[in-house]
Order: sequence, then C-alpha cells, then structure tokens
Amino acid sequence: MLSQSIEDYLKAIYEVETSEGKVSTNALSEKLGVSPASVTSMVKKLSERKLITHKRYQGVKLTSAGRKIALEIIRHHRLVELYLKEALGVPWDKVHQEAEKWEHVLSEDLEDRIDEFLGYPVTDPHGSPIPQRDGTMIVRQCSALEEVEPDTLVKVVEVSDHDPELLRYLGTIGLYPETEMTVVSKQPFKGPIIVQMTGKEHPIGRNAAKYILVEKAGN
Amino acid sequence: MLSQSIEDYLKAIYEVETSEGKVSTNALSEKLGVSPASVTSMVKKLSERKLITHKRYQGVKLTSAGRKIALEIIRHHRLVELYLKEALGVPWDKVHQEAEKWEHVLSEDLEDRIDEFLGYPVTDPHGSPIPQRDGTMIVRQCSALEEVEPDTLVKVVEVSDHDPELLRYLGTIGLYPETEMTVVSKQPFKGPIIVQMTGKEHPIGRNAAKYILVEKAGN
DNA sequence: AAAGAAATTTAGACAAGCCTAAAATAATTT
DNA sequence: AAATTATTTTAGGCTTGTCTAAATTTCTTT
Repeated sequence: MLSQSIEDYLKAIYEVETSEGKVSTNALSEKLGVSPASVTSMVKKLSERKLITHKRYQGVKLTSAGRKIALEIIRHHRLVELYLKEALGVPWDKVHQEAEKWEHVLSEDLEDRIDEFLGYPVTDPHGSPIPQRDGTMIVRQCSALEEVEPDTLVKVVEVSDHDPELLRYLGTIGLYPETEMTVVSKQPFKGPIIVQMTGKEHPIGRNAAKYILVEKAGN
Repeated sequence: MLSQSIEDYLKAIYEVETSEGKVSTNALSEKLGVSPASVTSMVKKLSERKLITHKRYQGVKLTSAGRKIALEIIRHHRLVELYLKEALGVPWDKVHQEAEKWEHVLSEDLEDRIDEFLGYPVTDPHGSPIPQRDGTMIVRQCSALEEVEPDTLVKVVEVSDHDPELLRYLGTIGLYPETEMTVVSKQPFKGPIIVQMTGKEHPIGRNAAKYILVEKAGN
C-alpha cells in the first residue's frame, strides 16, 4: 500500500510532465505546496522504489510503474468528480476539492461500480479525459481559447479545474464542455475575448481564456 | 482538523464505553490493534486536548466535545455504509470495510447530500442506529437472540458487522434487520438455536446468536 | 570567462504515531 | 498480608514526511 503522500507526488509528477515536459524540483515544490528540500528527499525515496528516475540537478521522470500508479489515481479522481456531480448533484466547482480526498480511499471494487453506474465515461465534468482501466486515455486535438482567431465556431473541450472561482463564473454564463460558441473578437491590448453563445455575447478575460480548451466545431 | 488516528481513537472509545461501560487501556489496544503503550501516549494527547478525561491507571471517559466528534464519525460511517449499499449495490458484508476509510474524508456538504438522498435514514444496513446531525440517536429495547426463549416470535433489530463471514452467511439464509422469525428451540449443551423464517428452519450457532439482536414481534 | 542569481541538494531538526523493554501500580491468589 | 499476576505507564527508539539554513551545482548575465 502506498501512502497518500506518495500518491500525491506521483500524480503531481505526471501532471507536470504532461503540461511542462520537464519536471523540476521547484515545479513540484510549487504544485504540492511543500519546500524544495522536502521534494528532494521524497524524490530520493521514489527513485529507490523505482517509481521515478532521477539525475541530480536534472528533473525527474516517471518509470512505467510510476506512471501506472499516477494514472490510476487520476482515474480515481476524475471518476469521483463525475460521480459526485451526476449522482449527488455536487456543483462542478466543488467536485475537485472533494475528489482530492476520495481518490486515495477508492477501492478497485468501488471504482468499477462507479464506472459502471456512469456508463463507462471518458471525460470528467471539466472535460478532462478519464484514464481507462488499461491505462489508455483518449487524445484530442485542441487549443486554448486565447489562441483562436475571431469568427471561428468552436466547441469547448475542457476547462481547467484549478480555480473554483473561474468555474463558478463560467457556470453562470453557461460555458461547459461540449458547449458551442463563436469567437466574435479579440480586444486589443490583452483585452477580453468576446464570444457568442446561444445568441448572447460574453467577454472572457485573457487569463481565463488560457484555461479554456476548444476545438474547431464542424461548421 | 483532526488526524485520522485521533478520530479512530474517539470512535473506539465511544464504542467501548457503550458496550462495556468502562474503557481500559487494554480494551482500546485490542480494539485498535496497537500496543497498550501507544494507547497511553495517545490518551495523554487526547486529555490535553480535552476530548477525554483520564485518571492514571483508571480508564478513560469522553468529554462532551469528544463524544460529539465520535458521534460525527459514527454518523459518517453508518451513512456511508447505507449509501454504498443503496446507491452502488455494495453487499452488506463489504460496506463496513469501505466505510472505515470513507468516514474520515466525508465533508459536511456531502454528508447532507447523502443523508437527503437516503431520505434521512435512522439505521444502517446492519440495523445500527445512525446518529442524527444534532447528536441524538434512536434507542431500542432489544436482546440477543441467544437469550430468547423458544416459541417466541421476534423481529431482527441489528446484526453485528464485526465479522463479514457471519454477514455473508446470514445473507444466504435471508436473515436481515426487520426480518421476522420464530425461535423454535435451543439445542442443549450450547448447541444451535433453531429459528423458523418463511417456513424454513435454520440452525444458528450460539456464537452467531450472541451477535444478533432481536425484539419481541407484535404477535 | 567570471560574477551573480537561481535551482537543487545536504545537514540537521521536529511532530505524529507507532514500537519494545522495563518500571510502576493495581488486582488476585494463596 | 505477602506473593504472584495482570494492567498501565514510562523511557527510549524508529519511520514518515515535513521544515529551515547552509552548501553545492547550474544557469544567466555581463
């Protein structure tokens, strides 16, 4: 049995690896909210257990054993998020926080029951792909809303769950994964991006637009 | 925020207090699976925090603050047990083990949602009463099946969840809380107790009969 | 290329919770 | 009542995961 801490580190390493490519001590320190020194000592332990590889002063990499565990935890996390929303009506800006705790206590049996209850879903409430039991995961071609040229019809693919405040705001304007919308204009000087959804126009700050992933809608 | 360990101790103290009256270091050591010395040191910590009172060499007692927390944890545990059975079809011999982990990660918000989903239940799948939000709990007049005289019509009130094997067996013969049955005879020399349920007769070992609580059925 | 800045690691400490072995106290037996 | 046994506590140690402060290595700037 792995400690909650180890699971948290492996998950964080996976996420940084995916989003930044390189996994530095500092990045992990930041992400996990612990000191760099603490990261170094945990990194040592994870290397000894062959869950990651590590060369001094150069980042860290998951081994396939480590990646398998990371994906398992992320699978738990995202299944739980979706379950809480679907089965218990927890609003989408709250599910992340709850899932952070639940992901560590979910048995395989319960994982399967929840998966079945949800009809073997492939994405969580924020549109993030759910790793499948075999470790595979859907891949999608998408870009940040920030990068999209005006006059394009796009479909929301995924919204970052890092900021509940953002999720609440997007909820109020009805912007969820699968929503289609048209990018009307990008205001100059890093001004907001204006999108049109079901008739209405909404301004989306650049900062928010970085965290909204979209794909070109079939038009 | 209380550690999982502290929550486990408070729950164990509550349970021993209820079933034995006096709470000794040894009883807790046994119940929690840790050494008596460990219990002593945790007891010291809990006293300092005013969650229990303790006189050297004479057991331990919950303060009202401590009891409140114990009941909260037990409420979590029993709500989760019932939820897992009702919402996810987890068999009744498995729910205890899962709930041991979940009871520590349930937020108040989720507790309320689950409570509502279940229609504000008062007992868990084994018939144990669920403490209400205000700390109250239903009380019932019942006795162990072992003590019941033959030729009595009884209703099962509660079955101990301490042994999954027993629960599985009782499941196979259809003996659940609310089941009515007649005590046909008590075999001599600590032999089994014969009960009749829906026509069929079943022998129940004395050891099992200790853990089945019943009340006289209105006949 | 050398100096300064940034990132990383080492060294040493601490809290929580557990352990064993030994000492102290209480309960039971003779 | 003394001796034996059982229970509880004390003393001292271990592991996990964290921290700060200082040393080392790497990167960046000039």
